[in-house]
Amino acid sequence: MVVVKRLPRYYRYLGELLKQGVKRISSAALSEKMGVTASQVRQDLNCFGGFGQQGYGYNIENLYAELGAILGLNETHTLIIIGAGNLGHALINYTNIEKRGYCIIGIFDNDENKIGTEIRGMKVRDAKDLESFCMQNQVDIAVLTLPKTEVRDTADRLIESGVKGLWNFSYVDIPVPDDVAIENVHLIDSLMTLSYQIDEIKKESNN
Amino acid sequence: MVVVKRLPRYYRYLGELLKQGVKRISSAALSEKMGVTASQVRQDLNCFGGFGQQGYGYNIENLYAELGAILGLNETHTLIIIGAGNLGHALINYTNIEKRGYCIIGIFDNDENKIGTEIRGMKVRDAKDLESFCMQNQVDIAVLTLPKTEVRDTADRLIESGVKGLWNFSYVDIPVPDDVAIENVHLIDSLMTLSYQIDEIKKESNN
DNA sequence: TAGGAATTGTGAAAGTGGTGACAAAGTGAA
DNA sequence: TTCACTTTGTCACCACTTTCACAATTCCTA
Repeated sequence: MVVVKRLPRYYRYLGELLKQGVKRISSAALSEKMGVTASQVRQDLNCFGGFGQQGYGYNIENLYAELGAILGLNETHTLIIIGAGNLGHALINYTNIEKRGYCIIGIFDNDENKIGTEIRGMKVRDAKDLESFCMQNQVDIAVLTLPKTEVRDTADRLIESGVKGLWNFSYVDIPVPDDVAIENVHLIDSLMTLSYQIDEIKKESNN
Repeated sequence: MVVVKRLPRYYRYLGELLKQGVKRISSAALSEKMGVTASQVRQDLNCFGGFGQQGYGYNIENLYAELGAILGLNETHTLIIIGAGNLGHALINYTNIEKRGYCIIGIFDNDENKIGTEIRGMKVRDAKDLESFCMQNQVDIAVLTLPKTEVRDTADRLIESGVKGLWNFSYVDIPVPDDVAIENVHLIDSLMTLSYQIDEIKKESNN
């Protein structure tokens, strides 16, 4: 469903309003802030329940909590990061992840030189121990920031060990069974889309 | 257009086939590899021209080149990175960017301790010099990996200086004029979508 | 308390995207 | 050269998304 992709953005804007002490907002006002139509705001929110009140609008605190619940931010999700390279490092230090209630509980690599070193107080573990770690700890999400040659294999091992979601930063597509969720972050794809857009704009202005 | 978002993926698969020495492929074979319908492959490719040949399929080398051209990979695009934090570091070391013909020509930060240090042989410049740098060099894309408090301001300065595209990794929406392209990489949004999916799957299996 | 103003939820219309089916065209083995 | 086979490009249909329009409801001032 397309709506789901938009929820985090609503959530973010509502969080900001809340911080500013705003108590209520109408679909029209919110839509203007976010650059979408009021109609879309109402319909999107209505997919998950009638959070608004006619003649009044939406109570921000309430709506924020509701969206948080829908996005599963009430329960803590545990993460492990596979691949302690640059990107892995960056994610570990990206504090927003923890602010939203996610909890990084392990970092793995198969490089002898990295195993045992500490990143932000966490020891890098040997990738060989993935399975045993997953048995002993409830792992919800595995973050894949490792070279593409190793991704398929590692993903299989993780799924086998009961991980329920893959956040894939490597540049391959990973086939997963129906009961495992996956989100791909293909940075290069995003960059190519950007350069396509730039060229389009350039062409238009030449006409 | 939705198709554009799919082009990089076609491009990637064709690149792999090319490497394997495959000369031609039918829409049916490609669609099976990629997990989409053959109909979609044909329609997508046909948006940009009739690259196929009836009874034969698509010549991979040719199609690869065509898609590359559409995505603007023939011309080199220059990038500068604003924000030499963890994420900036990770991107600078992410070699795929250069492999696709993008060229990182500058790194900026406003932290005294970072200015002057080297990352992969490149000196970190003072963010104060953004404007003068953009005047002296053709900068196509600015990569924003800096704290959100500074993003709006910096984006304005960059646009003013003639940068044509923003690749935004910070967690704010940036308003841009029509002649400037923008791609947002909101990592947390992606993570939230993932945890939503996980919860959905869990709910289903409980029924 | 009454009534005009505000604002939602919703059903229908318009717009976009995806799929199936097939004529038209080209391939390649005999 | 012929002809059965392959495969594209395309059009019509179906599904999904977005927008529009308005009745129904609630707010809030006087």
